[in-house]
Amino acid sequence: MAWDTQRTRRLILDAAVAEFAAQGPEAARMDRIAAEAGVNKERIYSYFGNKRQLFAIVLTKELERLAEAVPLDEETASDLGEYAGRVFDYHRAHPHFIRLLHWEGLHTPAGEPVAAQAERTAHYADKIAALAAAQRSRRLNPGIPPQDLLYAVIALAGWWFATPQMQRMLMPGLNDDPDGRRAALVRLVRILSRTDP
Amino acid sequence: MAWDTQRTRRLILDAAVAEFAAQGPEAARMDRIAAEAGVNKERIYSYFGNKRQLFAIVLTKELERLAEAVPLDEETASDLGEYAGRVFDYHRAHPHFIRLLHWEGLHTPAGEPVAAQAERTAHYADKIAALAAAQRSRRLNPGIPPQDLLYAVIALAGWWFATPQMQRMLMPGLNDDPDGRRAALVRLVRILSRTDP
DNA sequence: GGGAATTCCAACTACCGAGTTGGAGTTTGC
DNA sequence: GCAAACTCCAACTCGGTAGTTGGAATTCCC
Repeated sequence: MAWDTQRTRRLILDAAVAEFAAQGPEAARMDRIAAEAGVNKERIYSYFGNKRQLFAIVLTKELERLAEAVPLDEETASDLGEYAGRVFDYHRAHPHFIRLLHWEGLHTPAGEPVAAQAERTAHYADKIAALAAAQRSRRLNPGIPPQDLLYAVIALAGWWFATPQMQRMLMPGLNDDPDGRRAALVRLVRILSRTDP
Repeated sequence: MAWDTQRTRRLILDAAVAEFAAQGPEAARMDRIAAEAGVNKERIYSYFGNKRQLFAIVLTKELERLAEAVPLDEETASDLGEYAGRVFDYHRAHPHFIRLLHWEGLHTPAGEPVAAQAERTAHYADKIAALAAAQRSRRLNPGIPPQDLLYAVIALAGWWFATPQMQRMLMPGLNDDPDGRRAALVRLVRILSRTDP
């Protein structure tokens, strides 16, 4: 039978995303990734180097996916609440990403460079530019610097996923109500971004 | 010389807070904690049980400290922006806490109970009640459910500390400007909480 | 002062996990 | 068809780490 090395690579990466997101880069086990992917552990090392490198590759891939899935242009920027809702939806459908982002944040010492830093900086710059454009055409509250608006969207859309244990403590009545949380998020961001205060 | 077991316990806990916050519960090393505290490793096990238990104790202690340091009553609730600023100040002065909270969030499987859950739930309930009271007396925007307001404050005040690597990418121009970030936070929360929109 | 209880610690064990190796099977190019 | 190059894998090494132990030093209490 013919080799299918691309498939092997993909199997490893898929398993690695799940393992790293679930366990973090320290507690993740290369043996588990190999077993989950159904390949030999040595394949991981020959294809992707060591554990750190694999984590960086996994993170970069997930960043690309997010960037594709939730674009922000002047049009979408004019309803920022709904945009935040879509970011929330993405996290809900792909909970791996934001966990990886937080693992990175917690494990990266201050000042240390991170994976794909230049691309990510450019990516945020694009979003900020889109927000600024929407502000100039008065479809978005111009009273808040666009960086701060983007920060608010990212933080408000993401916090629940990073600290899920807070849900039960902060909202003890309802046990897990993602639709309600999404609606609240959209409302909050709409208040921040409405043009006429 | 007389034994001073209380001092030993405190030394261990202080070292453990620093080590767990910096490295996370997986990468934290009991040997490092012992060395940093200047005591024998065995002391940790006899006083605090195993690594997991020590982490839970550390987290609970830090939660108590935060609760004391940043109380929220009807009075402070009426300037919620400034309250958010003070939460930010606390994180800046004690960066350990929010890192521990995120380590907990990432390492706790969904539905699993967490340390001091009942106390924390009650604590949040108090804060929500204070916000609701300020809303009734019209010193705070009553158009947003108090849980959502509290969520927004926590998320907006905390996000930078959980993902510090994003600072350079989201705000590439200025290299580390905590005062500016604090001011932006206060502004965002004021917009959310102003009574007359 | 002496015996029980407690505190301390150097050295140890047992295990686990990242990374390696040597060789067997498979494909490709000619 | 054959050799070079590549792909696969079971089994291994080796360093590190959570947790333990046995005993020495110290304190307490009568």
